[in-house]
Amino acid sequence: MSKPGENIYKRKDGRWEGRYIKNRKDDGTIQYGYIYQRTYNAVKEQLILMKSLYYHEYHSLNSNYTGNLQQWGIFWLSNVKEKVKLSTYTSYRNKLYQHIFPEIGQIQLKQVSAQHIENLIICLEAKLSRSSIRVILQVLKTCMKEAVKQGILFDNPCLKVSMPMPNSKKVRSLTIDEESNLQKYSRNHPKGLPILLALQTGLRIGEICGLKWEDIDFYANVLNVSRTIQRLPTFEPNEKKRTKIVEQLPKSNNSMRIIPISNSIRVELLRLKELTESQYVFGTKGPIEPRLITYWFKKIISELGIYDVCFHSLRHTFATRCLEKGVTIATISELLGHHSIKLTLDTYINTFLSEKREAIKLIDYDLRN
DNA sequence: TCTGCTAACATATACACAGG
DNA sequence: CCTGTGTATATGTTAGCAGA
Repeated sequence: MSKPGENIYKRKDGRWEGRYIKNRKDDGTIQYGYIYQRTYNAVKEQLILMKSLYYHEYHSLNSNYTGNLQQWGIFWLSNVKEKVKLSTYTSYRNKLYQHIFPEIGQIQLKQVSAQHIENLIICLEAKLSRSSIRVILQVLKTCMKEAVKQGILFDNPCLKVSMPMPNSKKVRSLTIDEESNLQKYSRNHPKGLPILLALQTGLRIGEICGLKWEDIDFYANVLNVSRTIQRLPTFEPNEKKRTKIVEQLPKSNNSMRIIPISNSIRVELLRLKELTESQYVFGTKGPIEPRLITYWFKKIISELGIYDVCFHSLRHTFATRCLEKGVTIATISELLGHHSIKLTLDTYINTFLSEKREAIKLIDYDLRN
């Protein structure tokens, strides 16, 4: 009955509660007004009334904004830049300039309607996957939410539009055979060490690139994950284009972690250390680019005849092997640097279980025949 | 007041094409 | 063989709702 964004809720006592924005404090936070009725529809009706009642008062604050969506979006971006990581900012910027501004950027901010957004979705569906469209809409939603907070808009039209459901496909793990082939091959390949490292530690590609010798403790045989490398487009629109290698803290605070290394990896690392002068484990002057690791990975993979895997699959493979060997989920989660085991379970373990289920089905079939 | 769950928010990796 | 650019999509964390 009640939909998200409506601010109508069923209460424990059986009544329906509706909220409307009565006022805003100086810092922009909302002060709600409340109404109660016996039925959902009664609340909905009265809510429209209350909203229109308070509309003028609080709109007079900022109703003089006359910019279009694009102008607002650019302003919002410049604010958001301070608050998020560079990779996030560039991703937001790309979505706005690439998909949102060309379609609806010229519409007056205050005129943007749910219908406009629905049209945008239809337009995007022709070229993008649903999960990408979701991300784009999310950015738009957040952007317009800020306009609401600042009192320019009364409500956020994005909330009236239902998001397309995601259709993401899962990354698969390597099978045991594939993995052992890859291990053997990588051991004898000059560019194979990052692959071995990923298989044995579950590190992300950016974390491998960021490794410095000072992060490895050869006495305790542990490795300290404390930075990541990415290449990001750092230019602003209309500026001269330039991408840059960016060194940052890992994906999240939880990603800062200490991981034990096996003896075979230790030996390989020590051997490499003798040969290089760089402070980075991989890469000659600065850190190696993630893409270069991918490049070699793809090459090796195709020589071995392994298909539909990407470098990140090694992380999945690591998790799967740990699970098969009886490592607890909590430990796996910690090694991967996850904040909670939920993600570990959803992203990495479920695929394993479904593979297992398939295997059992096969066995079952064999027995019956 | 607690808690499990999902959607929203945030940040990473993947992949394609061009060129030195 | 490696680097630049451009863009799509997967992974990871947190906020907040609904149910108890």
